[in-house]
Amino acid sequence: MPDSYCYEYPRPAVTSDCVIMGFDGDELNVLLIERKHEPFMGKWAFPGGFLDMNETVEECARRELKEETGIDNLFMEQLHVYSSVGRDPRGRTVTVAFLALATMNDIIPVAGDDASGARWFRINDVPLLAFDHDEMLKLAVNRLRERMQNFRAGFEMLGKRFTMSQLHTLYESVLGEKLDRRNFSSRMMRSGLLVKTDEKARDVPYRAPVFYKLLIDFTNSPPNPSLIL
Amino acid sequence: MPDSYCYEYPRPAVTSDCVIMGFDGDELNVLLIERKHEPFMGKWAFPGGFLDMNETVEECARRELKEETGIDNLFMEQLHVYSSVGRDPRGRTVTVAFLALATMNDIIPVAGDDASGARWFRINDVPLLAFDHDEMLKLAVNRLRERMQNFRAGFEMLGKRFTMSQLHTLYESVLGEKLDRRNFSSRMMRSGLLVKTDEKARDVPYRAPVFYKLLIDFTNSPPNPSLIL
DNA sequence: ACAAAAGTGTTTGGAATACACCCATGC
DNA sequence: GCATGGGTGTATTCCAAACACTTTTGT
Repeated sequence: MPDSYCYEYPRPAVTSDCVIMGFDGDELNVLLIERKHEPFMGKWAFPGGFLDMNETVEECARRELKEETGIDNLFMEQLHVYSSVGRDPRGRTVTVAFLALATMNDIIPVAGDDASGARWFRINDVPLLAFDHDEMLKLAVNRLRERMQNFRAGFEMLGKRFTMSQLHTLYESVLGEKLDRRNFSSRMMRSGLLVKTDEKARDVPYRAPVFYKLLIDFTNSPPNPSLIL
Repeated sequence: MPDSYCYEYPRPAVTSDCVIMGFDGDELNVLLIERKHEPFMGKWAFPGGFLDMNETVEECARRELKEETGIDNLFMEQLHVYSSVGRDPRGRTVTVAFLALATMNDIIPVAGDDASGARWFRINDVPLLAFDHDEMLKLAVNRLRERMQNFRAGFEMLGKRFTMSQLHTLYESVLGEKLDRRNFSSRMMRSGLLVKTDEKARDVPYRAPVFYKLLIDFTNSPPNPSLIL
């Protein structure tokens, strides 16, 4: 037989999957790929793949992410481990799901070898997904909300520079509630994570908003998980 | 060769490890086992073991927990996945670490087959641990503190009934700061998670404190991780 | 001048903090 | 009756929520 890696006890396959979230200025979006092969051929799913023997699950997630989006530096954190016995029809698979935040404009979804398509979906337009990815998506959105409830997350979905109202719209959209514009702004500034730049938007048909930027850059997630904000 | 489970691609071994925390009325404690075999023979480590093919990582953690403590219902949540390439000298191993909270008195540490000892350590007396378990411990304590900062966790380390000052001592000990007794009490009650029982402590050489209990029981963790408080 | 969104400040209510006195029990 | 810890209430501070007017820019 062609199988060549043998062990005394059976072992599950290990994969890393990425829930990549973005914001189109209006709604939360998520990057999905269309599966080219069975199982779940034709279904949409989160990008992900098998762990190589010389990489951590984080490195695996980043590698897959790079392959599917062309980008290699994104905010990323462990979301949850999925290990139900029957979750992959091909056999026992343990999946470490990651939550990644991306600037949609920076990303050109590319369909890798295993995919017949790759694109952003508005969160409300996401079809039934392959495997247990529906559950993953729910958890990812919940986790993102949790993080954003402290007003200390989500910036990664905007560009390096952003206006206060872009940030405001993002928060209202993700948290699903109206937030007073003035209180939002002062609270954000009080957090100390943002600074005003001296640049303003141009060619807007009204008063030009100033750009803000993050004081610290989280595009590379903290190496030590205990350092997550 | 004796190896009998063969795969087309190499696979890491998968384990679940448990950081079991308890409270002795004075200090945070953690349950460790002493390794009977190499690697790290004689070193202390968290209980854990290899994933069976018919169980989830949660079930695996609960199984190990049962074997090492005799208990089978504890609050438990996923802590972090450790997957550094060289973290286990025996070969590539991916470990899902869990955080579990236990009532110390309910638990009799038992040294399983692989262990030459099992006992509680005060958090400040923990020796250098095997593998990357030192890092795991740090993260576990941080996570516990995070949870307790909302005054919505840690009850599982006391019994089914507990007095307000037991809870108070627990919080001061874990958070490492003085908390005003009166403010603590009213805040706890405001949380709505506790109720006074009509029972009082007996045989105390001073005014008998009343017992409180959790309104909801979290000894079995929520099946859906999104339901964690 | 007006439309459209940006920018900013003050008032107010509620929660957290600081703080002090009375109560029950065993000795 | 006193020592020990348990139980509770109030004044104050501070943060967050509610809220409205002025500014800039393009047409």
